Amino acid sequence: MPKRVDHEERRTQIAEALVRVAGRRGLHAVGMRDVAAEAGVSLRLVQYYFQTKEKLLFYGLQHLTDRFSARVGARLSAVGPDPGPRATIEAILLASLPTDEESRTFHLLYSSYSILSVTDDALAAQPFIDKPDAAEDALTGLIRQAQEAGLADPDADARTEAISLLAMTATMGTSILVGQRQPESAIAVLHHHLDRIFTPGRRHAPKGPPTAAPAAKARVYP
Amino acid sequence: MPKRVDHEERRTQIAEALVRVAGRRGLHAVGMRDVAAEAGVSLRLVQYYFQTKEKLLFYGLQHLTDRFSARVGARLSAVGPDPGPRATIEAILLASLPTDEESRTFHLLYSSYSILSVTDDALAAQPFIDKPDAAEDALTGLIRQAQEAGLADPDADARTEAISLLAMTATMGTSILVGQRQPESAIAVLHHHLDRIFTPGRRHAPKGPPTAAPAAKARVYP
DNA sequence: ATTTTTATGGTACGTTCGTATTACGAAGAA
DNA sequence: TTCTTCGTAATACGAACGTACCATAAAAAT
Repeated sequence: MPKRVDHEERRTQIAEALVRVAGRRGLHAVGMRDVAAEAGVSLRLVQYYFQTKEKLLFYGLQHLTDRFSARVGARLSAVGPDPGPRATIEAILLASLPTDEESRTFHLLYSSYSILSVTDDALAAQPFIDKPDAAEDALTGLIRQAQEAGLADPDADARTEAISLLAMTATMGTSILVGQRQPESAIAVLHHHLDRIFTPGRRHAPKGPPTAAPAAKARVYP
Repeated sequence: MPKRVDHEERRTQIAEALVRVAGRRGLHAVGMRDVAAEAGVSLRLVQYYFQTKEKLLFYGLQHLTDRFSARVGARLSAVGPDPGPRATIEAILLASLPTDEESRTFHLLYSSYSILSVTDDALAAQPFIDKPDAAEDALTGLIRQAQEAGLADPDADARTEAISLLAMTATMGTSILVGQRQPESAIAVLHHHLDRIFTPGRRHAPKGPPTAAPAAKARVYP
């Protein structure tokens, strides 16, 4: 037989073509022929490696989330070894904002899949619903950790704040996507809440004199 | 000629059929034939009143936002005459959560249109982007109003809080839609933030003793 | 060397979609 | 009345889509 090719590799190649063309024209507008052309293969090949369009879409979603997880991981290790809870959370949130081509594509397609899953049972059964739950748990743990270290307001409800941060990030990401908001504006809002949460409570009184209001960091809504 | 029918009325009837079928099967899945069947008219009629599918979709979006605005208005007058800023904001936010069939459909379709507008220029040009801006302005004004009346934290940044509340509501609405979160959970988070914002500041000292170190409302993380 | 797999190409089939065409009865206008 | 115009219907058309089918060269397996 010919070359004895690596199926998984080929599938990845095709899935990336799917992601590219879907990011450009919208998930609803991609056909198997588009994917084939983008990947530089014949339509038959796409059928060969994914028997059906549905399977292709599922695989594409999986690939998308995998890439995104890797990206967040890279951002995390980029902030230096053993970053504090706040830096970690900030890295996660900022990585989720559509600020460059890859994150823009991710945000667009993940949103598309989510909306699609509302009316598509097969997609809803796909295990990409637990990703948000995992993020929520992670942030909750980080906030609790900061509270125990005296770095965050001990009176804050960690889970509520985690939900809030993720929720704000998601919507503002969409706003950026549709051109309604600038990334800087979204970042300012997130910083505002991080500042609010990561303020040592009175019980753990840190060091500085409890005097005059320290200069407000940033925000400024244009 | 026959009956001399009201075109606007017919268009509304058809648009409502569109909204119903799109809410059931997803916006991407509706065809002109589906809309015609749902409205109980022939395909030709849908073509007659809307020449093209694009125009039908635009009209449907317009109708959707109009209905939603009316619904929010109804909720507002339902909370009694001259409600306070907080009650007003709460009514707006809670009306936006997909808790019944109508709000569920609205949330699903509005999200679908938004995502579509990212890759569809004609849809992006449609004036439904300013709706969120209007809501943001309204909430900002209400918070400022509450601050001046001594009902809200005077140190809070009204616009930032308005953006945050709307952003959280939107994402949590989607979470409810996909079955990831219960409405009660979303409402609890919103209440938490409303409680935080609508807390009379110390400057307007309501009643309690002016004791312990005033909470540094902010920033500069250590 | 022959036979069986495997990867790939080309193309045809059946369906569905948006749109266009044609037709016709009924109501105002002349 | 006659003519025009409006609302409604049925159906046809061309394109695009997902999928199925047939073919073939090349590497293993026998």
